[in-house]
Amino acid sequence: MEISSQYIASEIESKWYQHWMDNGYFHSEPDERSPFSIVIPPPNVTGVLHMGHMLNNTIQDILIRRARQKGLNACWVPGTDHASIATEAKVVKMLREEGVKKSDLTRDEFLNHAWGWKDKYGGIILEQLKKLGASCDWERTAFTMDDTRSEGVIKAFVDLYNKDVLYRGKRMVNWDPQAQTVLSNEEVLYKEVQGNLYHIKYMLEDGSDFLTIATTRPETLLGDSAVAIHPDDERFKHFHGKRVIVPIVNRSVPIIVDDYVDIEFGTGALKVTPAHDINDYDLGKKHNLEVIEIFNDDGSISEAGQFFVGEDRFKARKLVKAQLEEDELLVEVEPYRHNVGRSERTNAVVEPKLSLQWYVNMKMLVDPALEAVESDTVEFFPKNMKNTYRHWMVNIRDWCISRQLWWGQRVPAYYYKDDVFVSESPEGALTKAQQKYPDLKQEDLKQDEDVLDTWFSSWLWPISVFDGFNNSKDIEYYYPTSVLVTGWDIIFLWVARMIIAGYEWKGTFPFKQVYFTGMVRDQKRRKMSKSLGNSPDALALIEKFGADGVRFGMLSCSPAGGDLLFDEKLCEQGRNFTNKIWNALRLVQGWEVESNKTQPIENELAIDWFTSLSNSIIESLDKKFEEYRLSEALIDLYSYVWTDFCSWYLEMVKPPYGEAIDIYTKEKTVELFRCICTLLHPYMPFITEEVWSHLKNETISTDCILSQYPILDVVDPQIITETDIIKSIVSGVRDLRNKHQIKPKEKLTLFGIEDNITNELVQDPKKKAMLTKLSFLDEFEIVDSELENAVSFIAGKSKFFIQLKQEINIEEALAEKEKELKYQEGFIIGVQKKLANERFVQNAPEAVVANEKKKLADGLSRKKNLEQSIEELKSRL
RNA sequence: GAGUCAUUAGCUCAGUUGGUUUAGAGCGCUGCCUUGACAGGGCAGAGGUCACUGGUUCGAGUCCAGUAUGACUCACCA
Repeated sequence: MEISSQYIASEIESKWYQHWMDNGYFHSEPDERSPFSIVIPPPNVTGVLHMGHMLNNTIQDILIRRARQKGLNACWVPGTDHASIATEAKVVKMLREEGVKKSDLTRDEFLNHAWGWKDKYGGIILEQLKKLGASCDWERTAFTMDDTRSEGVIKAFVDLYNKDVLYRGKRMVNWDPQAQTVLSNEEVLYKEVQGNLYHIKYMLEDGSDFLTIATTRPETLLGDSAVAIHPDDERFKHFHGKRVIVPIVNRSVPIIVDDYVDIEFGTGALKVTPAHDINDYDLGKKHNLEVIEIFNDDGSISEAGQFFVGEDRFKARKLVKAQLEEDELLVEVEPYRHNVGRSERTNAVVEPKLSLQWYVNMKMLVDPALEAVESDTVEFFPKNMKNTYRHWMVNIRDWCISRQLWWGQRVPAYYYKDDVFVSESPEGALTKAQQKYPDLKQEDLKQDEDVLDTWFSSWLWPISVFDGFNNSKDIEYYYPTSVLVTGWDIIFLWVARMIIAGYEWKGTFPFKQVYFTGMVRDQKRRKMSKSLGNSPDALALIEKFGADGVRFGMLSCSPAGGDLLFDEKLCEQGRNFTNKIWNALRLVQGWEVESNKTQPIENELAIDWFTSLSNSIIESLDKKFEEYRLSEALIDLYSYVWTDFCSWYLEMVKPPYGEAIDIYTKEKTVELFRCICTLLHPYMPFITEEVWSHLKNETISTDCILSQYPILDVVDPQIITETDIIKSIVSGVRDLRNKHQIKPKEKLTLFGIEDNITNELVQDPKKKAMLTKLSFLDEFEIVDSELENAVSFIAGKSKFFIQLKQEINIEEALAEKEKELKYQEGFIIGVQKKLANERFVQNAPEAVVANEKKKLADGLSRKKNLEQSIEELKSRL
């Protein structure tokens, strides 16, 4: 045999990817066809391919490849985002390892290093996507910080500022002391941890008594400016209007009363640190309290803290505790579970901090975006994500978009004294400024030091990748895009904001549909993550099972929105599937054609049956794709190819060993096989392209990737049902062979008790020939009653049997028949009950009633057949 | 605290406006099969009172209510 009996994916996959690239199949330009466009959710430029990416991008590739085969102008735009915090952290770390401190560099010098890093490592993930088979239009690769995208970001900022949607304000923010930047609420992840509740004595100013407060963060007492109690708390009534001394710093602060305090919690008394807690900040504002900022930007104690200056906050906590013990003010340390927020990017514990930042007034923008989803103008799959979306949109908060970093688009705001001038360029800002201060020079204006949040770039992505802020030809053609494929975990961070931006700048939605993928989890249902180390190496998987195998594995078990419990076994199943297809090819290719051989009649039936079946598969695939039931569609294809094509069809038409095949069957089989390749190509592009290349002939000029998706032809349900009957008889014969140790290839005679089905079988030469071939019979005969020493089975409603040379175990056979009889009797009773119900017969649709009648008739026929068998067996006891 | 979703075979899941031979698939399991496309294989088989309790209906895995268990999201948490 020339070709290997095992399919080796690695040898074949790179060959075809190169071939597709060389032919420019992935590239799209606007033309007269209808567009089908997808923008990739841009992975972090720092990222490497993980399971989530594989799932997400496989799905996009499936949709794009299918659209391409359907004759649409398919365009899948790839790219990466600049991930300001993550990238800056990586670059800072790299520099530190080289002995360079960020603080020793100018902004420009630092950015040079960062771009250098990006050029060197930033394309890794895109290269990995190619291994997966992603048919992205690489000529369109975009980056959120390249010139076109940056221009859009700046334009959007200026536009919003001019519309009064932006403002700058001092607010309590989530501060990442490691990255030394602000984070938006969405970038903070809360996790319950075991901490302590410290009970601390605060002495009254006159020393006569004390209040005990409870806190999880004793170190913040350095910044306390009050103690709060509930106005109705009887225990503390005598403290109203008094003052206490804050331990360690010995500051006298008021006891305030406020019903914010929960009497039940802790000791009922609360220390108030307005600079370092969001609720305390509100209390402070309400009661006019002093705001003492005791932390530096890196989380160490500032001069204002007076004690432990320069110590890190966690070290300070220990030091404060020790001091309190020494001062005998620590009453108790109670173990306590509570939530602690950490930075999504650096994992540092987030510090609430007062800070001046830029905000987007989201309430001014949300209305059209909320309406679009409510009305299904933008459709969500699965639908219930609408609820989540609505909840967030209705309760939307302002979006903090400035970040204290260098890697990103610098805020285009220019300051002179207390004035701010916002413009796309420094010159523009100067012109504006000069209207107020005519003598102002460029160097008098100072640009904002901060950059914009990466999501402020990403939310423009569907517009900016098509250069949409310049009314390009591309945006006219490709926008709105067809579908967005992403994880539900970024519905707020990204999806919602893109819809908002779409309406704001393009007057319409950015994508017609959103398909939310599930989360990839491990066998223990844990989310796959780097820190847990439970994520398999994506490229190693591709190495092991082939990209097609991995794509199959990811997709075969991933309903929209549902979790996917990843198991390598699924990829193995995928690889085995490629092997099965490969061997089907070997079989078909190995058939010698004898051009003057006539076609066996059963092959005509086989071809008609499989053609009709193929059409019904095409129909159901279309429907499943419409509903984004991609996993189900794949399972259907799997059993269509493996069971229907390989196990049944090929066995039906296969010539006996050593014999040649007729030309008509061979050509038709090759044609059907090519159709399989086309249908399966979106899921498993490499094997199908390879097989297609072997099945090609002079009349076929295209590659599988561009092969036209088959158009639905008429389905003949009758031929499918009738073939199913033959198949069930064949299985029945095989079962009898199994049970009675008759060799699969020992010829035998099959008898059928006369009825309309068996008569049909014996009279229709095609059916009879097919049954004879598949069951390995030498004859099929009709009789009117069972013969001596026979074993039987029932298929459909009819009874079949074979005669045995050897004696059978009658008791065993009897037990089996009786069990089956019992089942049938139960079945009949159920149907009879239904039919006996007058209201059913009157109310149910005619077809349903008719079907019940047929069920009953078939059931009764089976029962009769079984009873006869039992009687016959008993007579032999 | 508010909300969303789930509960079907040993495991992972389908089951599409309530009716399609008293529930399907894959994996796993059991038995048999090896010169023949494929052991990364073939054939066959066993395995489920559809979480529980009520209700609506001629008819419920499917619709409604309640209960239990689990998962997730948002908010709060000194």
